[in-house]
Amino acid sequence: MTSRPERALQPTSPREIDSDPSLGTVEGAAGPGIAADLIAVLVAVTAGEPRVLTLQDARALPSGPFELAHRSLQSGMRAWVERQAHHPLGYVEQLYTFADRDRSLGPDQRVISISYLGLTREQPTMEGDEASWQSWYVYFPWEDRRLGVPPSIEQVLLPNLRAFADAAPTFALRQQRANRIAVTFGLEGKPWNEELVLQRYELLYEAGLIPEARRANPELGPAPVQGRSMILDHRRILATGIARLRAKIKYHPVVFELVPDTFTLLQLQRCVEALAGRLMHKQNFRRLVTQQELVEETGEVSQETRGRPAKLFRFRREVLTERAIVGTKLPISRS
Amino acid sequence: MTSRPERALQPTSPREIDSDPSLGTVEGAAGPGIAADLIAVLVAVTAGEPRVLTLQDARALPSGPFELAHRSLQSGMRAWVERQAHHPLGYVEQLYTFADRDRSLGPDQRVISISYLGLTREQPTMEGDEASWQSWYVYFPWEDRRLGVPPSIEQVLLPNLRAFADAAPTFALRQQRANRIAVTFGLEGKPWNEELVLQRYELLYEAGLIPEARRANPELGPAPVQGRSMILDHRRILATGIARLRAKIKYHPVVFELVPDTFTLLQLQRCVEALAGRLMHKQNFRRLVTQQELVEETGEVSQETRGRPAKLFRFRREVLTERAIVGTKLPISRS
DNA sequence: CAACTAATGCTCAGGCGGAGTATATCCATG
DNA sequence: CATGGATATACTCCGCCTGAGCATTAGTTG
Repeated sequence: MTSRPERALQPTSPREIDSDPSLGTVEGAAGPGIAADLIAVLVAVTAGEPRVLTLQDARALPSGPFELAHRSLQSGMRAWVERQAHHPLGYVEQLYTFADRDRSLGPDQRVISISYLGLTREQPTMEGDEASWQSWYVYFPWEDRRLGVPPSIEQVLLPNLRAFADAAPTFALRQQRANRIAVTFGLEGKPWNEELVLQRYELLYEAGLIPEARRANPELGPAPVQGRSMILDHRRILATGIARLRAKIKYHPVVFELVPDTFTLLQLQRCVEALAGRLMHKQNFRRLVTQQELVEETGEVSQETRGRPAKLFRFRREVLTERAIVGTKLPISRS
Repeated sequence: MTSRPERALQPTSPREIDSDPSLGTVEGAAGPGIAADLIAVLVAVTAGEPRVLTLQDARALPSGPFELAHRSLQSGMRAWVERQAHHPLGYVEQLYTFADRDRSLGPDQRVISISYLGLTREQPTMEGDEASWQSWYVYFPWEDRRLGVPPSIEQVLLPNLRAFADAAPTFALRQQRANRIAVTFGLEGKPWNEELVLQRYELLYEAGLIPEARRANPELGPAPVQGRSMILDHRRILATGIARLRAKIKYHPVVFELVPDTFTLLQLQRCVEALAGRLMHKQNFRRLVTQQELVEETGEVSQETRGRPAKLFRFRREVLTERAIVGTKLPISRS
């Protein structure tokens, strides 16, 4: 780490995290102990791009200390994120908790980080606000396949990854690495799996191809791979959030938290495509949405300029209660 | 809460949790602050029953403080659970983190609880050990449908739940509750969904039908619903673990962590059935397992007594690397 | 040997998902 | 006003997966 980043969701109470271990991390706390940090991956989809709320020149996720006053972790999260985003959170889900030693403030201080995924609609950030919304593909360019496979994958990523695989000391390890590359990046006839965001990030990390992995070894020089990095492990947390969201939209109707109250089916499709980083088959997408009875017509039509006007739909909130998630893969006997 | 439970995975360092807030919760810690607790849902399948490791007369899950010495949460977990279970953990997964105020030790003390799911094979517990393995259906009798719908559901659960629904003040709320009961318990033609373990528990909790919900109101008398309860919210955590595992086995080959190294397909099936609480179609189960190439023959046959001898199989560990999880539900276009 | 139990092999029908064709309805433009 | 471009919407087709059941094999037990 080079800078001394200040992380705070509430700009009124920033605190430094990688210096001066004697600084209290919880109000009123003194001496050694454990502090808890809440980190938010706040997602919106605007103009066909999936975007995340960032701070510190787009290099940090919003985060803030968990305080004794908070009723629960989730309510603490909701409270300060809603204040920050100037908008209620539609959906909040816990991502992961970690307390790795390299995040600690000192030998007798430890930070536990609890990360959350939140869905909302983008609100304009304030003038002079250090918060800004960024396309998440700024951080993971290789995850966007809507316009086809990005050229940088073949030109930059794969050569570097292959070199990493070939650099393994034993044949078995070389095989293993090559196979892992093929699986995570969908090579050798294997399908691309858009959910493997974290696995791809970790592979690039282990291969030393991204800046985060080179912080400990500055002599390695600049990382060869595109994509903006973030402080600490925030990009890793973002990867976790993207992966979770990409999995979630397949079996739970959370997309509707990200589109306006009324929308056309194409708008909805573009939103899903933005999240998944892949294009859908239009006719089948509508079939899926309609025959699952996820939406109902409003009776209005869109005022778009080109083409046949599209009907406007709204989400049928009832589906949230009238049935649970579907989907089983076990050959359960009904008799 | 009635007793003053001692929770500790390592019997050498128990600590009291609902009394004397001045007690330090982290070694070396003093004064107000935050402490972290690790709670384990440790699962094995023995003799066709899914079992969990418990302490304190089977009323608590193993738990212990997160210590500064631990490298990470997960490694802390692994270390002390393996010591407790006298067996390496095959698979560990984080479940959930919470810090609700009603778990706090006092106004200026807060406990963050991080729960984990671990899979292993049952080892005999030590003589005089307070640890014991219990069938998880002891705590959730309504979750076992292998022998058909348990009679207690129709005889006890549903009448009480219907009374709860009818007691709602408004018509809309009555409808909503009745619908929720139907969805979670698979009534009115809706299918039983074995993954809704937590939702069912929470419904029973809200309906005031289980002891945990009545602790605050002792005048309500004994809870009418079967199933052993646990201290604090341990039964809730167990429900979370069961739900997660029931979902996981459908798309990730974790069952193999719970069966011996070599097994017959029926043994494997019985293990899955134990977890899911439902019976499988035998032929289709084999088809699923074999055509996914999850197993390979050992060449041996089982020495069981009755019926045609069954071939023994072993898990093909390669599948973990040779392909990732499958399954998509988005109409992704391949062109 | 007959009966029983369990393993294993195979078929069949319905449904769903991927893909493509066809038609409808708007706008812009000549 | 006709036409072409663009988009929305409807429908069809086919292969695969899945639930379900029948049939056969290979052991043990009485």
